[in-house]
Parts: sequence; C-alpha cells; structure tokens
Amino acid sequence: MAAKNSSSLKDIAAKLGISIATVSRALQDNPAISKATRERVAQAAREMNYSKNFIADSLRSGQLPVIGVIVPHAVTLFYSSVLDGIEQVAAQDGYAVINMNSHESYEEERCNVRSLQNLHVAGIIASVTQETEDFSHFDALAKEHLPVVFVARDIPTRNYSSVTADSVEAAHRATRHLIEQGCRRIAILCGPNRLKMVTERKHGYIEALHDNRLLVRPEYVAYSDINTQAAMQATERLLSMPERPDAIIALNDTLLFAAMKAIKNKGLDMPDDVALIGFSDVEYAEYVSPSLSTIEDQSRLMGETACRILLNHINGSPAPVKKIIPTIQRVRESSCKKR
Amino acid sequence: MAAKNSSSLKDIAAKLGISIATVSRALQDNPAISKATRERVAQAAREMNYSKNFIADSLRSGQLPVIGVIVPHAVTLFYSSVLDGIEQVAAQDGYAVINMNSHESYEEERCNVRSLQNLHVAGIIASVTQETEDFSHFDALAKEHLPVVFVARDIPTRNYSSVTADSVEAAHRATRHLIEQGCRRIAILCGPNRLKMVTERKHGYIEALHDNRLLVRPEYVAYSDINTQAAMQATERLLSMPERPDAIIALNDTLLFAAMKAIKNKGLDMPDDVALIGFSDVEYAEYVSPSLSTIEDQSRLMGETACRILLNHINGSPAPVKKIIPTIQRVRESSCKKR
DNA sequence: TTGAAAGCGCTAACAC
DNA sequence: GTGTTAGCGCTTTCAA
Repeated sequence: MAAKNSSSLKDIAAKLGISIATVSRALQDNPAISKATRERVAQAAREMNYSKNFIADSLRSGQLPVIGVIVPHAVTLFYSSVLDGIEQVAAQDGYAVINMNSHESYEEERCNVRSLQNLHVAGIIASVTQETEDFSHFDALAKEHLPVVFVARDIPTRNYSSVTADSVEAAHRATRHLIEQGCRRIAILCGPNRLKMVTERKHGYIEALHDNRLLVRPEYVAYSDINTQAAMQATERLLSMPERPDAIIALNDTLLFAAMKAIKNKGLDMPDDVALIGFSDVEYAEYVSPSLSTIEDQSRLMGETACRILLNHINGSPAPVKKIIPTIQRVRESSCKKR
Repeated sequence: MAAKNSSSLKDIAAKLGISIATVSRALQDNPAISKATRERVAQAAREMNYSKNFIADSLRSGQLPVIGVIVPHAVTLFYSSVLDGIEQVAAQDGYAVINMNSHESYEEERCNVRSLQNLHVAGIIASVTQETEDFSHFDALAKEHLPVVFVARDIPTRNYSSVTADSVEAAHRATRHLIEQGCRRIAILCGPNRLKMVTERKHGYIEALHDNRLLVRPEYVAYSDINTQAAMQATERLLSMPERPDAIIALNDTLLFAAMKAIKNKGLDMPDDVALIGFSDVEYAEYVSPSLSTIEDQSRLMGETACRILLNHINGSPAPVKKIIPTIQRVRESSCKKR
C-alpha cells in the first residue's frame, strides 16, 4: 500500500559514502560544499531518480506547500474561474491548491475549515456561505497565524483581507446605461434580499436613479427566488403592470435568462419594448437573440489577486488588504434601443 | 510564520504526567489503556483543543490523505462537475482533493504528475491532454505503486482503470432519433479529426446510418475548428449545398450554438427545415428558442465512479476496472419535426 | 496497563 | 568542507 520506492537522502549518502547532511546541503547548492561533491551528488540524485519528500519538510516547517480554498459551489463558471486564477498564481510559487465546497452550508463550511486546518495548509482563501453569520471558525485560524483571504463575499467589519467585485458601481453603471438609452421606467429583478449581492446592486441602482432625478418606484423592485420558474413569474408581473417598465436589470444569470424568456413569451420586442441587461458570467448571453447585455465579474482576476495577497501573508506581511475589482459591462443588442 | 500553536501529544502527556505513547494509544481507543486514563486523555485533548497532525502521520505512511486530479481545463461545466463528483466521494473517505490543470499541454501534464508525486498524494485521477501520446510519466507512477484512474479520456491498450462516456452509442442514438423524426440527409459537424471524441462519435453516426440503410455522404461530414466563427462558416457551407442537409449533429457546445446561429441567420426553420441536436452539458441549451436537443454526459457520476475505483486501488485492490457511463439524450424542440 | 525508544526524511546548529 | 546530532509529531515494537 505505502509507496516506499522513491530514493531518499539516506540512499544517496549511502551510495556515495558521505553523510546525509552533506547530501542535503549539496542539493541545496550550499556553497560550503565543494564543487566536486556537489556534482557527484547531483549526478547520483539524477541516476537514482531522487525527489525531495515535501512531507518531511512540512513536518518541520509546520505547513504543507498547499493553499486551501473554500467556495460555495465550484460547479459554476464564476467560482471555477476564481479557482483557476488562484491555482495559476499558487503554482508559480510552488503551492498546490485544495478546493472544498461548502454547498452554501454553514456546517460544511466549518468542517472544511477544520479539515484544512488539520492538513496544515499554508493559508486559506474563502468565499463564505450565504448563511454564515458567525465567524469564529475563521477567527480560530487567525489565532494560529494561519492567514485567510476572503474572496467575492466579504465578511463584515473584520480585520481580514478580501477581494470583492464593485457591485454598487456596476449596478450604477448599468442603470446609467439604460437611462442613456432613453429608458425611464427601469425595473430591477432581484434575488432574495438577505443576499449582500442583492442589497449592494440594488443600492447602485437606486443611487443612479437619484443621480439622474428619476423616481424610485417600489413596484419596479421585484423579488424572486433564484430559479427560472419563479423569475419568469416575477418578470410577468412586471410586464403586466399598467405602466410597464421599459427596462429590466436582472441580478444574475438565472434571473436574466428567465426574464428573457418571459419577455419573448409575452411577444414584446427586446430592446424596443423592454430593454434587458443582467449580471452574468456565461458566454451564452452572446449567442442568443437578441444577444444579451451583461455585467461580467473579472472572476479569474479576483482569484489571482486573492492568491497574491494570501502569498504575501504567508510570507510574513500581516497587514490586511481590501481590494475591489471592477466589473466589465458588455453592451449587446438587448439593451440598445434602435431609435 | 510557521503555525506552531496547536497542541501535540507531547503537550497532553506533559500536562497529564504520562507518556506520549499512552496518550497516542488512549486517543486511538486502544483497549489496552485503562478506561480512566482514556477519559482523562480525551478530556485533556478536548480542553487543549488538540488536533492530530496528519503530516506526521503521512511522513510515516508515505502518503497524504489527498487525491490528485489532473484535467485539461477545470473551467468548463464538464470538468468542474467531474471534480465535484470526485471531491464528494473523496471527502466521505477523509481524503481531500488537489486539482491541477494541464491546459491541454503535454509538458504541463508531466509537470503536474511530478508535482503530485512529490507531494506524495495517495492516488491520481487524470484526463489526459489531446496531445498526450507518450504515457511514461504515468507508467512511472505504477512503478511506485501510486494508483491511477483515467477519466473521460482513456489511454489506449494499457493496464489502467478508466471511466469514460459511451460516445459511440450516444452518437448512434442521436442519429437514430433524427432518422425517426423523418430526417434522411443527416450531416455531422465535427471538431478536428485528431480528437478521439470526434472519431468515436463519428463512428456511432456512421454505424447508425448503415444500420438504417442510409447512405453515408462524405460531403455531409463537416470539419471545423472549435470556435464560433469557424463553426458558423462550416455550417453555412452545409446549408448552401444543392441537397441541403435536413439535420445536423454538432459534436460539442461551441459547435452546437454556432450551428444554431448560422441556421437562424439563413432564415431557415428549426427543426422543420433543419433539425439540430448536439453534444452539450450547458443548461442554456434549454433557454434559447427553439430549445436545443442535446446529448449530455453524466459528468458528476463519472467523477464519483472514478474516485470510488481509485479509493479501491488505494485500499489494495489492484485489478484495473474499465467503466463506461451512458449519456443522457435530452430531446427538445430543435430536433422534433412538427409533422 | 504503561513507558522508553526507534524511526519516517529532512534541515540546521554545532562541532571539527 | 564535512560529519554528528537533535528534533518536527506520530505510531509501534519491545520491555517492564
């Protein structure tokens, strides 16, 4: 069962008739070792197919060359991109990445933190669940000097590093864009209010209306669970109002595609009857007709940034850093009035 | 830097004035230890917030409780689902998962294998790159008794376990479905021929035509690079033929959505002028109009299965297992003639 | 029922 | 320039 085949320093030392320490030093290109010895060792190591045992190293240093990541669901374009960014940056510094999914469950999140702690990873990047309100499991890490960086979803009022998207500004810009297109009755299709993402984006929307001296109409703020059925119904309610909205902002993928379907079902023209723009990371927004305008997170960049910050912490820089990553607005057919 | 805070057996032993060995045994519920001692130890461990150091364990056993995974690109619905399946099964057995991306590069794949080997993971699940033809890096693992399972993309004629999709049968079934819809001029839109996925699916298509005594027309077999531009052009060429195909099978997501766009651009009715079905894992196939018929891999199940097989190998069952996972055909509007 | 000691592979402090 | 030794945290003989 146990793989006990790779050669060790001991094997090389024995073969060359020198001490283990000398081999160790030679392999580290320690200048104290004579060139001749260094070369003999290098040679032998190559021949014997030596590879350093990181575990032994880790036992001494107290940590594995591994970064732990906890996300709600890796099976989404957003989080898999974040992970991809993390992995790339980590690999450049010789760190591997262990991912765990919390499945939006607080209990699982606590388990994940414990598991990573037990594995003695060098640091953790986390995107907390929607239900996480108690952060003691993360505070415990701080006590052990295990650095943590939060990504995508920050935690409130704490001394942690984080990398988040500029939600408020993104929603503000999207609303501005619709206003510039001539829309005056702009509705917003939200997920459940308890999500921070929702409150932030809604905030940006309201600000933009204010800034442009447009009325905020409560009836234009629609809420829906995040599933196609519910979102289609919510959209239909918006579209059946006496003063029908002339634009809709959808706060995520699911809501966006559902809104599109509801608008089409109703036989309305998009964008001329109703313009549509939504927060979404999926490329398929471009392939449907009309192609859908979107606000896209720079998810990969968020991952890369979070990992860079974490590596700094691992290397001893303790000051927390809060980084905000701008979003990208992709204006396509669904939000451009033909005039 | 080093996290040197969690308490160790030594700490507990010191506090209780007993030996480390006794503590170790007590914690393992070794019946040789008196109940009183066991309880005292358990109590102290709890109080001191003891957690076992897996690394020390791993140094002895020679392997980490971690499974390594290598995929071409985790940022796809297919591979992120495979990973999700692997992770879930691994977690049940107390294993974490390290993922690495080869980015379809043979060199990176070799690096990844080496990295995982150096980390002394307990086993590896891999989906080889399109360019991998030499498998010596995997053979090296076998020599070290490091178990390997291939997933999604098998490697030829080797004594390895694998989990793959039933591509030939899937294409056969899709072709049959179109024939049942009354289609007689069925075209297939392929990616580059060097991909095994392409040759297999093409094989199923040809078999199905044969079985139904339909002619295989070479001009109906279109090749395209896997990008929207190229695929749209290839589709346009098909649609401009004197005897226009009355159905198209697209071999992946990108080809499928591009074909849809080309058919619409041409003003043809789907499915009545041209029926369309494609291999795809994305949910958005359902949201466009007409909704797109697809053949879907059971990617999550493939991951789960691969991981179960790997865990068996890790636990000492050496015989290689080849498992084939059926696909799911989702018939939607784009392939159902209205009659 | 418990303790002492060896050893997993490596590095670093301390000789010489 | 090189060797000796201790020690990271744990399990496991071997002794008592």
